Amino acid sequence: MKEYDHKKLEKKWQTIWEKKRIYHAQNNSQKPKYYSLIEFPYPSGEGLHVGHPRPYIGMDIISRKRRLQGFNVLYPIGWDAFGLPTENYAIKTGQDPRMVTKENTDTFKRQIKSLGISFDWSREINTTDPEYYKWTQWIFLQFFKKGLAYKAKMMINWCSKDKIGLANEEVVNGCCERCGTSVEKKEKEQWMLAITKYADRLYKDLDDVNYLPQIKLGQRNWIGRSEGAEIDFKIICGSPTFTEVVKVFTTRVDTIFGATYLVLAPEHELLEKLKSQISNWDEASRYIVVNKKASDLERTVENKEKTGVELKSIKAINPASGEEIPVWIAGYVLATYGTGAIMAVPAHDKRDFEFAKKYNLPIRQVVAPVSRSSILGQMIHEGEPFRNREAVMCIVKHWKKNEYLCQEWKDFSGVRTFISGGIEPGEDIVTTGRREIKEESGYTHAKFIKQLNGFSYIEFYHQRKKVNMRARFRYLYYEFEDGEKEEISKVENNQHIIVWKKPKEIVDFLTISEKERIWKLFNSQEEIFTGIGYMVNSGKFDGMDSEKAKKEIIEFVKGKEKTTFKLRDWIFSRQRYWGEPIPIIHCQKCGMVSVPEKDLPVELPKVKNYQPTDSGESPLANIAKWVNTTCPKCGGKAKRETDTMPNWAGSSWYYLRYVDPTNDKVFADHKNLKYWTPVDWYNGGNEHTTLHLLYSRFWHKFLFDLKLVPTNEPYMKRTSHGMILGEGGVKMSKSLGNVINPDDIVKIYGADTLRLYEMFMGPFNQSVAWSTESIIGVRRFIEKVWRLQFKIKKKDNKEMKRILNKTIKKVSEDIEKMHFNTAISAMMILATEMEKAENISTNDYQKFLQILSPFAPHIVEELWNMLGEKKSINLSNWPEWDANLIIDEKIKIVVQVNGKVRATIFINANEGEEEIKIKALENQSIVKHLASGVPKKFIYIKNRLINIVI
RNA sequence: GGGCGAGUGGCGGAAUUGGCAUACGCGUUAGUUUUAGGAACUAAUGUCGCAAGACUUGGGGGUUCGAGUCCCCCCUCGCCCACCA
Repeated sequence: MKEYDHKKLEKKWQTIWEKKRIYHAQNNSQKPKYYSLIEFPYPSGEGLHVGHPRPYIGMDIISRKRRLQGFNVLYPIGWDAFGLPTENYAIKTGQDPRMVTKENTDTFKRQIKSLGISFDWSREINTTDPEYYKWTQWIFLQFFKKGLAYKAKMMINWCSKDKIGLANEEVVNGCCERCGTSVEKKEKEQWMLAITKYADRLYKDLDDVNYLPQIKLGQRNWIGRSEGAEIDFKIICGSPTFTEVVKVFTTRVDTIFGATYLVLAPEHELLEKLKSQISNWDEASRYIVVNKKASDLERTVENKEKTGVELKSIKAINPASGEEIPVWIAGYVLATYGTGAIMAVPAHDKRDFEFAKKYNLPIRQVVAPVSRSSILGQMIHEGEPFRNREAVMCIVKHWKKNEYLCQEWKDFSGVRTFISGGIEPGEDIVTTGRREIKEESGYTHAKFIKQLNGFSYIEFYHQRKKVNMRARFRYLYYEFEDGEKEEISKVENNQHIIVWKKPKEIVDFLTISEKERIWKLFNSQEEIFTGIGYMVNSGKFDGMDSEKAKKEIIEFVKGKEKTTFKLRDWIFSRQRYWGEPIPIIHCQKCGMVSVPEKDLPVELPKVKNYQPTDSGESPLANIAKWVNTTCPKCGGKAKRETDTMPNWAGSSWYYLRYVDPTNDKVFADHKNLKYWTPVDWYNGGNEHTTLHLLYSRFWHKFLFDLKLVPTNEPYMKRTSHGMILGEGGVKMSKSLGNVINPDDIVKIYGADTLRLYEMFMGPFNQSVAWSTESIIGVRRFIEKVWRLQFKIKKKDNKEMKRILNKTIKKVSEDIEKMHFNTAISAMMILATEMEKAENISTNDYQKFLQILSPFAPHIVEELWNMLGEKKSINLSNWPEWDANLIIDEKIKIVVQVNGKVRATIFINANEGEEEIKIKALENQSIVKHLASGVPKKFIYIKNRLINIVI
């Protein structure tokens, strides 16, 4: 009996696979193509830890399955090797980053190769290779030529420790993402990429790709598209000739009648022009200075109170109501979003509400909430018209006790309200309330105290009148003076009963959906309503649906529809050494000139010292020999750009280079691009699903517009994997000393065991804690599979065929959903069954090996070979399952009595419901449980259960 | 503060989407084997109970013949965003 020796066997097959080029993708194949992609790693100095291979193994399983399914598969890998950690290491040790990178990639490569992942290593790329970054530079120049790469002076986020400008997305809670130092503001010229030009397409084209929903959502939130309107507010002041206008962006034009003041961002450019008209300019300018100094961190501190200054002696005109409203400046309005100015609607916006409360500015409700069908328990009849009704709802206090009058309806059971009723023509609301109170409760001496602030609408179907009603309610407060009472009419008496409730009980008791808001209003805890509803206090728009009224209101105030984005242009320069030099030459005469294509790549020169300069320029600025050059246009003296590109650059297009990695004429041959792109399935980490994905979609769309790539989107499908955490669920890190090196696991248990374990430990898309203790389980499974070879006999085993086919189906489907853990569990069950069985047929065993092969390729190849197969199992096929063989002959049916399982019976596939019923009733255990009652109802769910209700 | 997601044995986790809760694996216990230890194999293993049986998916309510799964409220944890009008 041959022992399972993972060390010998894994090495042997890895060598053979490499020699036979089994995983090489063919550019000119008649087979359908499949392009599977993982995020190429950053080769850090720490080497691989067990978390790295998880996504590689996952996509390896997909890729191997596709090969067996007859696809020509491209599954490549490379190195995203530019970046800060290597540079910092170089600074510290005085080593050349090129050498550091070489050492690190060598280690990573050896480690990854030991896992038997079916990468096509002949297409390996490296972003730091001049032959690669030549094309990164070339693409940059295309952006430059189209005006999408430009230089702009701007306040940047500056990290004083790393001496580097940071993109907004690299600032986490006001601190540098890498080192945690608090971020400062610094003015600097920066290269920018105009990603905002593509914002709308980046947003809308998400409809056409198959990304996980949360990934799409992340992209959408980051782009932050919102549809609204731009509206002009006139500014008036003492001087009659003065005509200035403030543009305001809002998504809620429908609330414009409630705009009771206007706010400008402290940086708003109009302030310069208004300066002379503002009587308290001193105070205002002081506020502006203080606000400018405050870092982003200070401006966003939690619970920070909003501050602002009113600009005295000027006013704005609300274009809807014609009212004069005050103008303020306040830090809570951002200069960089929308127009840098807002119309404040404190009744319907939380921030405005807080501000208005603090500075005592008027609050006016203009949208009333609507609740449907809650009052009389009847669903409204869709599509039928509404009858409008004005109504009151009365909160009435007891004459002695601290209790309030409520009623419970008899004819619509379970409906509980305050006293309410419709206003008769000509009647004033106070009279209506008093009349309703008397009619419904009999009490006569109700004294009107006040009307609550606000309206709400209730829509319901009126059963007696057989019509949809829309009632607009006002809330009135009364107190009884005494308990004097009249007889109530029979009709009323039949409809409801009167109940007194204590304040604490009210909200629980009532069934109307606006109850909480009403009760808060009554207790004068003002509530703001930010939803949509029906308009009130809005002139001719009163009663309209606020969502539907938007268009008309924009017209009415002569505004225009406008879409804005949160997305900002991408700050593209870094003042560092270890990145792609930006291929631009600055000439005194000609300005900024592209490096001619023939001179690409602009290679990084060797330097003695990698330290950034104190002025914030990149270390490249110190190398006069490299910096000083001649202008390609006029031949005069010129200087090279010394900024380099960010990490994101090389990874924005790398998947295109795999298609044709050695081409020195173009970044990739168009024929190859046409065959291979788009990427069919891209899996990567959650941390890259917004930025990297967005940036690379942007580059791809740009290249598509230049007709350089054949598709509009780079990736058809995107999924993400969860992290592998250290034992105990904490992050694996060198400092915690809990890093597991895959080398050790491969040595002790073998690559197949490691692969299986990483896929078995938990759901692929969730983080899981590593547990070395648990690995033994999958190792036992593999050894079981090894032992099975000694049970092979010629004889067929019918029952085995059924289980096998079920497993093939399960594994096939689970792989597509990345449910690798349950696929493995199904194969474990199959292996146990096979071991229990008297014999296994060669054919069944081979099919098992085929479905196991993507998970544990080495052992399976060995067993396949031992069965006498001459060709690799990789060149065989993915087995189909036979649907007929999966059907059970005897079906187990659960018999329940009142929902509790009392017995199980077996039926044949062809038995009907009646026969099953009889069988169930004959069962001894069931007979016993039926003794206490008579069967009232039978519920039969096909092939599953029967429930007898007694 | 907002958005998204999660909460199931001692542990990692299953549950064809409303139909036998706890598959599979680890661990634990017993047995076989072994000089011993380990490994391997076999069996048992949610809780209470001698048992029949009862109870059990963070807590509370609801819908249903039937709820881990659907609805409402609350608690806890994780991730992302954070004054975006």
